[in-house]
Amino acid sequence: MIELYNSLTSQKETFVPLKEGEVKIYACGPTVYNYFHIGNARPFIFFDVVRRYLKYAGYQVTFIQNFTDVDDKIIKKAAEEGKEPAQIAEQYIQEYFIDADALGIERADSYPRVSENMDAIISLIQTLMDKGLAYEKDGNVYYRVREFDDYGKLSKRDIEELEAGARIEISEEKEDPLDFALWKKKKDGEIYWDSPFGQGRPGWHIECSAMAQKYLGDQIDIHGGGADLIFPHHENEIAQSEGATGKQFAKYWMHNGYININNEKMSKSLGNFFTVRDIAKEFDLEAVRFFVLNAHYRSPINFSRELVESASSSLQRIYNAKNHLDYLLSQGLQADASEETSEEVLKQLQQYQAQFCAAMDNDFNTADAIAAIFELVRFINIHIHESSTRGDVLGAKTMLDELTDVLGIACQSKQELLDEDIEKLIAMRQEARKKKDFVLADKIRDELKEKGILLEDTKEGVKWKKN
RNA sequence: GGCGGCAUAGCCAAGUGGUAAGGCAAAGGUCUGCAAAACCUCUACUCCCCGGUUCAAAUCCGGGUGCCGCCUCCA
Repeated sequence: MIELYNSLTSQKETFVPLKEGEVKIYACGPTVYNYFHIGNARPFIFFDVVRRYLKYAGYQVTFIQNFTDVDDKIIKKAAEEGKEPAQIAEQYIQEYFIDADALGIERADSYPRVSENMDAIISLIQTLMDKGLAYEKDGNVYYRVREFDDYGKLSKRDIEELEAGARIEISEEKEDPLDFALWKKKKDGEIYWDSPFGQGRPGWHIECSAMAQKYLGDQIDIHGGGADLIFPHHENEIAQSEGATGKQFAKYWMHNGYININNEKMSKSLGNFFTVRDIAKEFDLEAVRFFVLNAHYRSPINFSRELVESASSSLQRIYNAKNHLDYLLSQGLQADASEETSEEVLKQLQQYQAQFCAAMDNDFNTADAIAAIFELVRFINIHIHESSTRGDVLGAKTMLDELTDVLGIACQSKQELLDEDIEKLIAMRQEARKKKDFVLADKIRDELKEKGILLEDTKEGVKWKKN
């Protein structure tokens, strides 16, 4: 039984999908005008894990993430670089995949783009106008916020206080300062689309309502994104979608916390951000993934290079255990060993699996789930060795792979075939060691270390790993 | 001003009523030619402070202090 914290109700709830056995997830994706930063990466990583775990739990999951490819910032960037907005968008969509792949994020079932779904967007705006929830003024279309009774239910905001606080854009056209744009009239020289309300382009919020509906239907199970989207973006999505259909839009809303720099939110406007692309120059991005998952998704976390290094060391511990198991399997264990995992080992392995699942069931507590993996690692280090049966080693390997796969960590195969030269060097060093020529032996070891090959002399033989 | 969050060892971080997970780092030990890895031991009589409820609180309640976020484009 999975429990998750629903931002809509501000409490943990038992997860019950709209349709048994199936889960529909919509996650807000990036506006593609630049490389994405570590803060942006958090929801991508986290919702990837949500999806993986729900699959692991047996659900059939449909996961949709949009690309916002029509936007002020893209238009601005295009103008700066003398390119078409579509070129900019296409470029950064490709860059997105480079970073996302390196972070171990599985591909979504679909990546709808604003530019390719204009019909659905226009049609939804039309529906809202027909229902009296939207109005057109001089080529612009606005949402009539006061006509939607539930406005503010997600962000817990009172409509009157919103107006009082008011750093809201003043516009002569709007009937009410709270109203927000669904369609923006074309400006000179900017890209535009034809519509019944004139030439222009959609406002920011309408795309998610339209695309979620088109790709997943009127109602979805989980809608996710960063906490800074709660207001106004997600609040407005609810107004649009529920205003149009009269049905509850998303059953569960999940929002991740921020990534901070020195306890301050990392954001493009503050300029205190690290792009994932830059971090990739210094670290394997898998360490960033581990770093993100090492804390509960709703807690704010501070980012620093030191913390990624620490994550990298933690990850190495898991790899060491995996490499050890691979080594045992490559060495040919006891001749009479069966392929079956013994009952006592299986029982232990399943206990760690249960611990892992209990953690994940509890609002996707990845930090606790990682602890379960480390406890499994300790068990393996103690109880699985050269005198274990092949069945036990295989069983341990399968379980460790299974759990790490759910989180998408320690999944890279680092054991690649050695060059013949390197094999020769290792053999030479063994010879030297036999002759107790440790000077030569250590020299060879140092040489290999410089090439990124770390040697370990164990009772079981010489093992190596890539640094 | 309104709404919300956070404060646990040197660092990161779980735990939300039953007597402090896990990881990183450091120290000692076992093993090793030496390393590495691994294992063992050691690192919070205590969870920001002060009250209260309770047989029992890091966990609940009240009050402080500090930090942060949203209310505006933002993951």
